[in-house]
Amino acid sequence: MQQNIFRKFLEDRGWRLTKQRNAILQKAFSCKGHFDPESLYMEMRKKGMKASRASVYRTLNLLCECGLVGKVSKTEHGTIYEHTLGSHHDHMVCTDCGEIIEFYSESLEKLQEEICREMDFEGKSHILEIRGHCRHCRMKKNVLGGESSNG
Amino acid sequence: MQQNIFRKFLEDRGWRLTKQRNAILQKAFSCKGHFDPESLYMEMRKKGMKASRASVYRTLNLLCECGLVGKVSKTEHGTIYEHTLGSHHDHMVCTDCGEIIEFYSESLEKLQEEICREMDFEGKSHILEIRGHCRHCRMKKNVLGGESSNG
DNA sequence: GTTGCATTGAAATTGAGTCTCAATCTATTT
DNA sequence: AAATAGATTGAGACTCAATTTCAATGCAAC
Ligand SMILES: [Mn+2]
Ligand SMILES: [Mn+2]
Ligand SMILES: [Zn+2]
Ligand SMILES: [Zn+2]
Repeated sequence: MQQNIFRKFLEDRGWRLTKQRNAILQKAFSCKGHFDPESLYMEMRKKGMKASRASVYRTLNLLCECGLVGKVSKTEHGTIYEHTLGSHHDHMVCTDCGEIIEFYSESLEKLQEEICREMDFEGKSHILEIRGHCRHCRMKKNVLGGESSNG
Repeated sequence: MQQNIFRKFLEDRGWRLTKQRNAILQKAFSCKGHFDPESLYMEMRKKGMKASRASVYRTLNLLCECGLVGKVSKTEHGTIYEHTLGSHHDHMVCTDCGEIIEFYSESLEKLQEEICREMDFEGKSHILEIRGHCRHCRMKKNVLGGESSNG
């Protein structure tokens, strides 16, 4: 349970799992996929869970440090997070519509481990973001562009 | 030659390769490895190459669009760039000392292409950042920590 | 209940990056 | 050569995510 992990992490530093920290933790883990600090904050206000913007940022940083939450990517509009209990995965980002597609490849993970061994680097985690165009946007472009039947 | 590529890119849009744009291009390509806009700007001032901060940012964006320059990663202190003539590669980042180690794996590239095919995603580029500890920092830690022979 | 930290939130601050806009440059047309 | 039109520039204003400040509060230990 993420609550105990977080509590342990805090207690190891002589800190406490406060009402606000717990609320932020719960909210973060209630998000289905990805989230950003600002909307987390706004949704918490709406539901009456009180925590300041500062506490949201502070707590998300703590959650990152203890590994319960990870940064997906930094966009022009801020950092995207996700909780990391459950399976690791990587991301494809459509540069047309912004859609984020998750994927996981065992071979890719294995290959990276092998590369780290070869390079004598102790890999702890990684962020892989493949940028390009999703099927949806490609089809839309074809319709608008009126593609011809030969290459 | 990067100058001609950039000129062509600009002319296709009815734009010009100005003194400032050229200076920024030259400066970017004179950097051995990675660089950030602010230090590029400061170094240009020191060497008497005049270009405003705004122009540096504007031009770096153009260079990204035409593919001569790429974003390596977004840190807390801004975006890191590198020029991309020469070979593509990925990065290992030591979270202890910040060292950035470059590597390239043909199998890794091929595997990603395959994954994109499977997912019906048109991959255009990717950013892979493996985070962990470099050999140097691991050795330093062992000396300081005085590791014992039993777990 | 007093001491000592940890914690909080409102507000101020920071800082990367963008935008504005008047002045300037440059190619093209008269 | 002068006029025109659009691109370009730079100083500084602006945006906005994120951090920091600091006085007030909470909480555990003594
Ligand atoms: Mn995800
Ligand atoms: Mn590099
Ligand atoms: Zn798309
Ligand atoms: Zn290191």
